[in-house]
Amino acid sequence: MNWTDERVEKLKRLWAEGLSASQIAAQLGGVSRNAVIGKVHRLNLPGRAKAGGSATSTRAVKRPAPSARPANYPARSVTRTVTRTVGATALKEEIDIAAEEIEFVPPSNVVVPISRKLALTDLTERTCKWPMGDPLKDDFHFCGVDASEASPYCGYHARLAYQPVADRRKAAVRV
DNA sequence: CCCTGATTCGC
DNA sequence: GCGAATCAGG
Repeated sequence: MNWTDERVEKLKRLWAEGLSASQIAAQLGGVSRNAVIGKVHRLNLPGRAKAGGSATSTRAVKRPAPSARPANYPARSVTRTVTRTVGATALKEEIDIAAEEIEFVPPSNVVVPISRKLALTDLTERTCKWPMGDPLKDDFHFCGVDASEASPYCGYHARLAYQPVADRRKAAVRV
């Protein structure tokens, strides 16, 4: 696999976001974590402050903005540090995701029309960041439906999030 | 033993 | 330029 401009840009973005080299390699595909690190060096990108990082990749979920945060935003999900075992090998990661999508049975998604099931690392500026499921469980994911540039959520979740409590009383807000 | 990034060096 | 091998560390 060669380093196209797109792949290089993605590498830069993910590295800037603080993803580990192995995670970036998994997302790019076709490259090892060594290749990623090597490329980072050649690009003269700023390395990590200290080598070795933390064994378990613990990353806090980024909230939109304090002012834009909806009153009923599932605080439990976003406040807690999500400690997934995704630090694993690229292969492991793929298997994990595959099994997840095959076996996943919507427990309470009856109200939610559609949702891609994205892992934290798959979120971009344009994907709905509505958390679904228990952050401590393996099936935790994000809605991931394409969101407008203005909102951190897709149309459906934006309504749930920003609607006054009285108005959304009817909707079963079970995430 | 799992992981992390850093460096080297043959290709 | 590339990245596997290796190193150094948590």
